[in-house]
Amino acid sequence: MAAPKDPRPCSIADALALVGEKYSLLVLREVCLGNGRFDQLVRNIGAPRDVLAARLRRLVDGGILTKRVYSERPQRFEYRPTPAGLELEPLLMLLKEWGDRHLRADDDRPMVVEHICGNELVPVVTCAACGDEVRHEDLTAHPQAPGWTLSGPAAA
Amino acid sequence: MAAPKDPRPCSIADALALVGEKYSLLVLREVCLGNGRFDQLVRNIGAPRDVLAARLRRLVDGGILTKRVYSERPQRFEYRPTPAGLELEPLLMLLKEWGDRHLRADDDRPMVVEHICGNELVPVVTCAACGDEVRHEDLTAHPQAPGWTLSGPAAA
DNA sequence: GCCGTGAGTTGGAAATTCAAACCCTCTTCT
DNA sequence: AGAAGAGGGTTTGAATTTCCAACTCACGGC
Repeated sequence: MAAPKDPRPCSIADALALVGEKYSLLVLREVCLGNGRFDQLVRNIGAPRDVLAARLRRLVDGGILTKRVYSERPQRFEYRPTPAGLELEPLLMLLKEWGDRHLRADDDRPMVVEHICGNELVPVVTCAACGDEVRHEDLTAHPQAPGWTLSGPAAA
Repeated sequence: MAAPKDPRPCSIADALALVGEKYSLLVLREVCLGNGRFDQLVRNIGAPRDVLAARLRRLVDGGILTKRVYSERPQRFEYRPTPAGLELEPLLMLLKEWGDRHLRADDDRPMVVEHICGNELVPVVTCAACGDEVRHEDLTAHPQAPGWTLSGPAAA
């Protein structure tokens, strides 16, 4: 199909199509914290029950969450992150840290996360190859597929 | 008001309220690539023009983007990331890498990003204090505000 | 029996999204 | 001069989604 006027092929867009809908990442937050039951999710996230049900279905068959029975008779379920889901947790930590820094007063942090090293977690994105912190100026994008147009070294 | 049945106070939720709407992070992707003009954004993202206009307004007054004039007569504008916006770019890189890994075939990568160190960028989230990669098992959450309930060391 | 809990589903009103068309201000082509 | 873009949106109306409250179904406890 890929007709003219097709948006770019892009893994960021693909990832967002799966986890970028309203509430999806909050579901993941809760599930990573161990709060994987339907009513907990409703309460903690504040999402309408029907929307939440739809998100859970989507996340389960997107391979982010699994639904497991924690009680037969009465049958009760719990959602848990898959390995792929857990791999998104650092991204949540980053979002949290960004939010703490830009959207809140210094003394108003609803949650603090501790790293196993004993310090408060301050997540930083680094380059796996050289270990340096990743910063915008140090990146160069190389499109590999059609559909991409970069504004070359344009105006400063 | 914080009545009963209020969702948690949370920086992740706050951050998502600002950049978590549909298309917002794609706008940031484009703007970080230097494609900051309205029509470029429409084409590259594939968003309806009115929705895009709304997102741009929101991102501008959320302090993520600035709108600047790149030509008087005819008056033309361009959107660019603010420092706060640029700080979200590593997060986009992470999303991209996650998407490449989980949502695509190995040989189908629409874009590759090169780090200044000369290698392909593989972003990793590390702890600023100890430098180790951040993994779920190494984290402990400490709620600081009311509204939080953690399922203690619950069922394995 | 009657109430409560967990995990959803249903129904209808309200808010958003989508797509295409339209508008305005220039600039360029002929 | 007149016609035809380009760029940056706004308008309009229909198609989707969201929201919210109420309802269901299956137990378990009192």
